[in-house]
Amino acid sequence: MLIATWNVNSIRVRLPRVLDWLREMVPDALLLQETRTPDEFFPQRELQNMGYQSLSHGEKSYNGVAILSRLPMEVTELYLPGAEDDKQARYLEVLLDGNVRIASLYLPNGNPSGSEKFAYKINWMTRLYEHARALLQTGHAVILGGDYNVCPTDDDVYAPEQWADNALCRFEARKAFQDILLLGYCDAFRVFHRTPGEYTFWSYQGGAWSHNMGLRIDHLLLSPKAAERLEDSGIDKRPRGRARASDHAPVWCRLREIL
DNA sequence: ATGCCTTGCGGAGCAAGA
Repeated sequence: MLIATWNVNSIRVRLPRVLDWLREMVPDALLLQETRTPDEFFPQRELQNMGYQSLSHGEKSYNGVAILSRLPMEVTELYLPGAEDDKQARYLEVLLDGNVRIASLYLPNGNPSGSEKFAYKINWMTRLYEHARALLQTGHAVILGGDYNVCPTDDDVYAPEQWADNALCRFEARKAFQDILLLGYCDAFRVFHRTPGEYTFWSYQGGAWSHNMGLRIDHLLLSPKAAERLEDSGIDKRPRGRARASDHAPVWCRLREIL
């Protein structure tokens, strides 16, 4: 079972790139972030023609998440639990093929550090921690994938000293990320790749891509039941080098089928 | 030292991203 996550930075602009990638990799499920499109304009039909059912939780202009799947899925959560008043489209969770809980999440950026936005980010991470803990009790394998807007360590940043005070690298954000790992979740990419300098995002500005000045902020976190089935993982950098690319690259993991 | 791109909105520049 191949599962991937990709911040596409507008699904309407990126649709040809997404269709290309579905053709190449044929993932069983693809988690999308920053679709930046209301549900009624989500390109459901084009994806259906490729054999993918899609569920979108979008909003106008900003945010927006979606899940594409070749396997049957049913919605389990449309919002991250823990705040009735938070209506930003940043979370969507499904039960995939009757046995895997999968969430597509777009964690708040939080810049500038110390601002109201930063407080919202940390609060969101606290809610994610609580929900991640609750999901462990469901008995399902759980995959929490998406744009976490967190560089877990300095190995995940091209210039750690420059980024030390950025909301993506601040202690409070890293601590909240580590707390989720301490529940028993694993960072699927780091199981197979230990070297620094592996990134999932490169700014459009200043030749960041050509100089590999990037950040590793897109992650697939696996519960123990999912992690015991983990066979391989990776970052597919090819789409970042193509015309009209997203500034993020897809991250994927492969799980053994249940025996 | 964020604003050297990109996108959305809306019909010119500004907000937001990370």
